[in-house]
Amino acid sequence: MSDDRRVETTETAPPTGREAVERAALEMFEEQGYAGTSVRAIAGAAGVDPALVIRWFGSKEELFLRVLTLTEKPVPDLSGPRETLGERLVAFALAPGQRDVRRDLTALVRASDSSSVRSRLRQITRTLFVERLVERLDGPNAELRAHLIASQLGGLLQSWDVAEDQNVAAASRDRIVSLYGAALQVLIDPPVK
Amino acid sequence: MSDDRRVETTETAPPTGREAVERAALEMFEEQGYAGTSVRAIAGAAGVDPALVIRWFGSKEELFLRVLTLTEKPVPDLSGPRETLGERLVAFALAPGQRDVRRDLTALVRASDSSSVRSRLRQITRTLFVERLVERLDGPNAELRAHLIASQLGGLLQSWDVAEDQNVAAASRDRIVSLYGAALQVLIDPPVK
DNA sequence: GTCTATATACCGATAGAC
DNA sequence: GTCTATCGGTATATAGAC
Repeated sequence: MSDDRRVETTETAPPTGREAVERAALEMFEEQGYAGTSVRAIAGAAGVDPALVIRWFGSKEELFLRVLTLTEKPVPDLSGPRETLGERLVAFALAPGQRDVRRDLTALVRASDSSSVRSRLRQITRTLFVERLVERLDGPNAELRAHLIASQLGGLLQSWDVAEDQNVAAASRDRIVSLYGAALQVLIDPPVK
Repeated sequence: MSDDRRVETTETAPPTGREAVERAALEMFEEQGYAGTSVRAIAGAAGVDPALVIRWFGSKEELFLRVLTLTEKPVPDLSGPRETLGERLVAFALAPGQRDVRRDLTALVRASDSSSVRSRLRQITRTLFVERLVERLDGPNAELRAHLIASQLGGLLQSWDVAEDQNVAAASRDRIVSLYGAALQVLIDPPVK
């Protein structure tokens, strides 16, 4: 009575208890943030008892960290000509298809009062971005430059999110890709001095 | 019975009721963030009744917004040679003396689940930085470039804060000033293309 | 073992007495 | 104006039913 109940959990299956909680939690954390989402609301959306959520996942924060890993989200493609990598990174970050990634990062940043969340942010930046990017950088201080490029992208995402269709977001995406891409490119290319 | 009670509220005076609440609130919001600070704790530190805090300021969020305006904090000096403005902006942002400003901005970003807080962040960026910087920028898209420079600085501050003496923060400040300053400079100088 | 129901302790905010 | 008492909400932990 255990083995063959779920054949393939790719999609469309009515989620079982724990999985229903994880899906509801991810959606609500993305939508309303950590503080704005209660364990009761998650449990209600998943159709389980609130106490079970704590029972299964330990705490609200553990559930948050379990669900916001970004591991199943796409990562930027770092291959291709290095001369235009800056522009392509900006275009990737602002692409409509990456909205979920942006919302996840926003939720993590806004919950970063917790040191566990800050640690998770460092881990995501390092493993999903810096470690891959540093392989493509020549010249001195490659790792520091990769971290600073990550900082640039993080700042852009934050402004994009705070702007809410004003100022920055009102400008055409193409202009931002061109301008901000050039600023990234300075740290991609080996320093001249 | 009203006019001459407080002669000068510059400094050192034992803060009266409302002012004691504002000072305690600012310090605790900077230190522990919005969610980590309770109205009860603020009232306790200020020596007043918790209910009075709500009575005087309306709500916890209104008190937060009233206190986190950055209006009394120093602003970056935008005068001087424009060729080195990028480096000077980075040096200003990371200067030990600007720690309070960084903490205020961090507290605002982490509370930006609220649209009122996002609006305050936009206002601060615009009036304290973009409007002043745009006067020093030549070439097309000056306002957009100023906003993007603000994004770069915001991203650096966020990384600096999340890093916590690891990675980015471990590198020497001078190297960051040089590298990241050059990236800012690309948006300060008029675009070549 | 798995889940239900309940208990504790805190929060922001309010009503109403003084 | 000030403060006591309290309301409805939260997260978390536990006792006990199945």
